[in-house]
Amino acid sequence: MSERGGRSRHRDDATDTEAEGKSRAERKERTRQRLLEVTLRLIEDRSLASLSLREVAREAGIVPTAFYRHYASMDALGVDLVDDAMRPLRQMIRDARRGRAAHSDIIASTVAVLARQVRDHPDQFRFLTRERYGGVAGVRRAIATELRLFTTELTVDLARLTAGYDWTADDLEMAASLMVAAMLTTVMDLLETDPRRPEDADALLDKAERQLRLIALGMGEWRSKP
Amino acid sequence: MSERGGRSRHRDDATDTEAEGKSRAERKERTRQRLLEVTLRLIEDRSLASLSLREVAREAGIVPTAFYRHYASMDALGVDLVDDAMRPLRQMIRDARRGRAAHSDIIASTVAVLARQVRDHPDQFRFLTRERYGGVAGVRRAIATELRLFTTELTVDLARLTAGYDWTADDLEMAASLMVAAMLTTVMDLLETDPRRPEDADALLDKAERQLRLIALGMGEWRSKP
DNA sequence: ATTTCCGGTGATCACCTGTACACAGCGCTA
DNA sequence: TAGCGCTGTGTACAGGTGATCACCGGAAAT
Repeated sequence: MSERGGRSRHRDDATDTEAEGKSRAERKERTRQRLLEVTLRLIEDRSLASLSLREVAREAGIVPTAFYRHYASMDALGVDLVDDAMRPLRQMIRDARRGRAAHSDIIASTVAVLARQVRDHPDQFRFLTRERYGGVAGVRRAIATELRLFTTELTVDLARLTAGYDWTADDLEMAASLMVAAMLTTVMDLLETDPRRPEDADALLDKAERQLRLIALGMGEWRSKP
Repeated sequence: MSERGGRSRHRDDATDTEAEGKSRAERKERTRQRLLEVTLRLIEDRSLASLSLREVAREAGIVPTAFYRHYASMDALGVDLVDDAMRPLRQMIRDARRGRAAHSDIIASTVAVLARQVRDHPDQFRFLTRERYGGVAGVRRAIATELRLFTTELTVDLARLTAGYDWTADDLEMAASLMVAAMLTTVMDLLETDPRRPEDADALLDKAERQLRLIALGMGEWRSKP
């Protein structure tokens, strides 16, 4: 282990090739991003709770004390991490549904979008699923809130699709959350597949699609009792 | 905080009223149980990873070194905890289904059994759901294995119920795992309800029942494509 | 041009961690 | 009855932890 930054003021990274960051605000934002990124990388196979402030600071190339210039604690960083991960995802899924609302197969396209997102940012999803129930209270609450937003959006979509079949709001929410549960389980299972065996992931995605279709089929027969 | 067992050889508990445990094997088993029980209590609102060997030993009334007489590490204890929690549960659910196989409402009785089990042993379920994805690799694998057993049993049940409708084995598994996913989500949500508001729990259970019925409804319309 | 601000430094605090070691005392077995 | 085995003890060590401190130096504000 070489001493990192023992004497030099800044990290000498490959990224420091030219632009060292001009304004102070930019610099700060840069290290903040570095903290988030490093944290995400470090918890690839551990929980956030088992990660120490010092470890994150060390890996980000700053001294432990400097961490406090950005977050009051690791928990605060965790909360920040939650919406950094959720915001782009929600946007994506929303686009996938809106963009093809008229299109034939909403189910297939939604599953596809989610699959790509999981494949491209596995560490973010790992973080979310891992801390969803296992994390500290603050992080857990942040994730729960985001997921509720998610379910709500889906409920609205379903309301549009079932217009005229007098579904109860409660039943709509029931169906929506079943779908979300199925997708979340798929995500968690996806993350545990061996990346060298893409056929496993494909099988999971196929299963997810069939599950959503099964639910849709059930919805066709469902009658809300008021 | 009073010093626990500073001088006395054994803990002076209410349980030590008479039977102090006779054989040596019994004694050992007793402290082992105490370790498990204490661990379960301590992780009520933290992850297993954030729990230290010393803390568990301290709370169990033994010195840190003595811990090693029972487990090589906290992880090993975690794995032990998994099947201590799963074994009785699996038995219960199996009974609930077998016992009433002919009975009208399998769904209602299964949900009821699960609800009671969760209410009676919340800490075990908290442990399972929390470590299912958040825990160490060993514990995670142990839980995954147990859940797969669970899904397999349900698949067999479904096969019996759908006999004559030529369901693919794959589709049966798909439906079974959707049901399991729904139930697991319910369990996790149940654990986060405020115990002082039992109506919230009731609402969740009602939702779970409707979700299972929705799936059953879908299964009635489903046709496997071979 | 001077002062203020602020992200980062390095030393230090008291504490907690896992594990190693030698040893004690009881129960089981030879 | 003698003695080995095994659970539990007490002490110790080397290292990691979160938090606080006074301080530095360059960018920003005046």
